[in-house]
Amino acid sequence: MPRYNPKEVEPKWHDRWSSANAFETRDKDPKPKYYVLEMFPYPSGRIHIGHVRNYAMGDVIARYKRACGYNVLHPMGWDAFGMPAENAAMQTGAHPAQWTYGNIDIMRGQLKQMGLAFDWSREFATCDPDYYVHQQRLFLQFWDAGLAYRKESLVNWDPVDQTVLANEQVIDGKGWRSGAPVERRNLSQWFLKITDAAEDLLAALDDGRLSGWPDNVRLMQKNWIGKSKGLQMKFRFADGTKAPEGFDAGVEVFTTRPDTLYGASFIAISPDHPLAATMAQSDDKAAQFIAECASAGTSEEAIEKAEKRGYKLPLEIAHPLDDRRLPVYIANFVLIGYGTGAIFGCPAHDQRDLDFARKYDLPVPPVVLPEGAEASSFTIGAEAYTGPGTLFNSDFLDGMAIDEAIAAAIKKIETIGQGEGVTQYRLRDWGVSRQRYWGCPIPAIHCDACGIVPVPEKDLPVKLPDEADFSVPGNPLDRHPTWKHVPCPRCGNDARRETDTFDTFVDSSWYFARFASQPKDRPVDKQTADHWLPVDQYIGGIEHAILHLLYARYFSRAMKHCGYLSVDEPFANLFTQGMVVHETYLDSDDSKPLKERWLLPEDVVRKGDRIVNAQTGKPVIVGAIEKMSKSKKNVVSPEAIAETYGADAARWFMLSDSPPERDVEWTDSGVEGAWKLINRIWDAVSAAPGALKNVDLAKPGANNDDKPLRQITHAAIAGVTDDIEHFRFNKAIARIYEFLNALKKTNSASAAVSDWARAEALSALTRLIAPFTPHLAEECWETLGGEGFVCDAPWPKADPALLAKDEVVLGVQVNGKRRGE
RNA sequence: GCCCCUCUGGCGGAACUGGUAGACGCGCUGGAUUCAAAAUCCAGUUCCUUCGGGAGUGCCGGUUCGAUUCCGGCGGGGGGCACCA
Repeated sequence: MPRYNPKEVEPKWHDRWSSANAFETRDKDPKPKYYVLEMFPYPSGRIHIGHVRNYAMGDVIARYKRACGYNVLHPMGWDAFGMPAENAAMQTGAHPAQWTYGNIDIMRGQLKQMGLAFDWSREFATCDPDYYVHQQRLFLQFWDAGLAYRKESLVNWDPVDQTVLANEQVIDGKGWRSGAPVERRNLSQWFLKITDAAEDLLAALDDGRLSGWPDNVRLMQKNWIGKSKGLQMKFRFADGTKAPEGFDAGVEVFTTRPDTLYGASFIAISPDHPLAATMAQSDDKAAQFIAECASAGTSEEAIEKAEKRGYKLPLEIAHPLDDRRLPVYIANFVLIGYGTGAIFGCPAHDQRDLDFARKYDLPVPPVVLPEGAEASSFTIGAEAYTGPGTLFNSDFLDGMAIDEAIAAAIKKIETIGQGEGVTQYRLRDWGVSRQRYWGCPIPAIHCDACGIVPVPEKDLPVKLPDEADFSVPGNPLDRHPTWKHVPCPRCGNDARRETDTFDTFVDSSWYFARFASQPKDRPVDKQTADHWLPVDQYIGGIEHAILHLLYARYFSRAMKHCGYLSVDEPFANLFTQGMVVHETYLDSDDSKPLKERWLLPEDVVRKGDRIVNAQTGKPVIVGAIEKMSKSKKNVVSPEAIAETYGADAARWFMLSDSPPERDVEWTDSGVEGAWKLINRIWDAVSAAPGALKNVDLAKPGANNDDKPLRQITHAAIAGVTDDIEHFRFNKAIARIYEFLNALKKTNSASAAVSDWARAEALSALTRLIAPFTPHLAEECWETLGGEGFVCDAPWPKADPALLAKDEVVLGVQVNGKRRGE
């Protein structure tokens, strides 16, 4: 029997699918819609095995839903703006566009080789002017609607990539791409008002709108948005203290523990607080202290080790509820980015405040008494008391529990007109300006006379200049000789273009809508976009739990606000798949620097128990099993796999064994197992050519001896269906193995099985494997004599009558122990 | 520090709402085929065992007729947030 030959079979079906436009989706179709989307790739050069896993999952869903009678939209495109293209330009001189589109061509070919059922007619790259012109339109609309604004503020500056980063893009105080410690700079930047949507973004996490999302992603977003309720109040300067200019009203403070107001012993403001700057103008020591704080690291360790430090200002604040006078400090542990950038210190019940108070010898009056403690003897030692208890030493709050006291304190402060109960969010507005060339230009013009003027609609798109100088760091748009010089659209005088481009996360915040509908003259056709949205199944990596997934949620709301869409939640169901990991190999020759010692999997060979360098024969150190990365060389190329075993084997293995949400370790024996299965299926099918032609499965044709095989067949159908529906691809695959094993046994053991039942089994098997190994399935379908493409064949249906088991084996338990069989 | 997830053979992992622990795959062992190997096929494979059985799902305890599953505590691994007032 000839072995299955994917090298011939796979291209054959690619051609046939392509010439039949098998996967092109029409908007108007009487069937119910189903939109399945995988996070589109950045065209970095080549497809890696993680992409294969991601797209194989989406493809299973797409092909399965199609077989179930849905009109499936399954598009693909390119998240094509970004730093790597510019870095390549700096290193090799190739223009970012050339580099990017070249990569896209390669990767498109690789994806096609995988046999993924994409509707390629909707493909676009976010760097296409045809795409980003609409992004500029959207931005102008947002601006008009007050959702976008420009302001000077303290931002995260990445000194390596020479650009600003959003808060979400700073990980452990380092740039998410460059890994460089982020500096803080005061710059004028564009922002999108994501904070306006904070409450709704938060509410939707719990009110059922995102019931199709994993709990952990919802939780991460909830923590990121970080809602807390508290009291925002003014602390006025005490008699005898002259309020600095502009601060007549005092210092505004936010607290979640207004119950501890009587425990206040000092006021502390952030080094970045405006009052600190004002005081520093006439106080060199204050200025010096602020400068020291600014230069301190923001890394995890730096913060952990940083000692609480303060600088005492010559100011005094009056306690609002009693006659105490509180000192005012600039303190290094107070953040400008949260609340009001100023706090009242309550050392008895906050560890940081306590550390600070001990250092500067400030009073530590306790106001919350733990249950069982004596008011007369309760004191605070080295640890603040943050637990439950009853208020004391607190006038009208005495005797209340904490919650009760919080409410009472807020009410009191509101009554005396010095503050109000407020809700605070950790979430900051989304800074979208990037000082880079390879991004979507922000359509604004700076005019000395008119201020910041939007680019008129008729002048869109603002296209990137083709020529740019990448030989030195910095923003090539800003130093371009002519590009930024334009007349002001309002007064006609000389003006300057905005030279910042959008954060690339803006590009990926609405691409799913553009896939659904791409009219020439506007971002989307509302009716068509509404038809397709929300995405029914979105699949991607957990690393986007906060970044992309939060931005896209906001963008949908903004687009809805401006009348482009009707949905606020773009992704009805989300699945976050695990990574593909692989062993790392380190050459034992330690004379070379570490980063040159990593070896590719293909450069090592197993010799018995040992692993050695294939070239030198020297032993190799087997390192940790990690996410595949170029730097550690623990990568395998999907092309090489497809070359050896075919795309189907790669797809099958990526989905077998490990649950899809978990990491999967790439092993050569795993792919070989997949290859073995493909041949076993092919053997079973090719032994029965024309099996579907000889019988009519639409009419009953089974005899009494067929029942065992039919029960196995229908159990497989029911099981695989249920497993796919629940994203349990590993189990679906296990069931297909069981089915095949049972089928083979039947073939050899019982000649009594009718052709009809055998055809039924083979037909079901072929259709069940079709979402996983589509080329093999088509080849089988053709061999069996099935009609048309198997990708157009309906999903098999399990007959409930055949699912009931005739016999049940009962375990006998005596006193909870199993006895007998 | 706070929050979340996770822990099952040599390995990846099954076990729906508590009811025969280890499906399926990998690996390994034995056999068939072969001049030989690869490939393929068949059988076995949680551990211990005096072959009667016994033990077993990170550890300790609890609830239950019965716990991988539920509860409490401890430990290992992973993740998110983090001087957030």
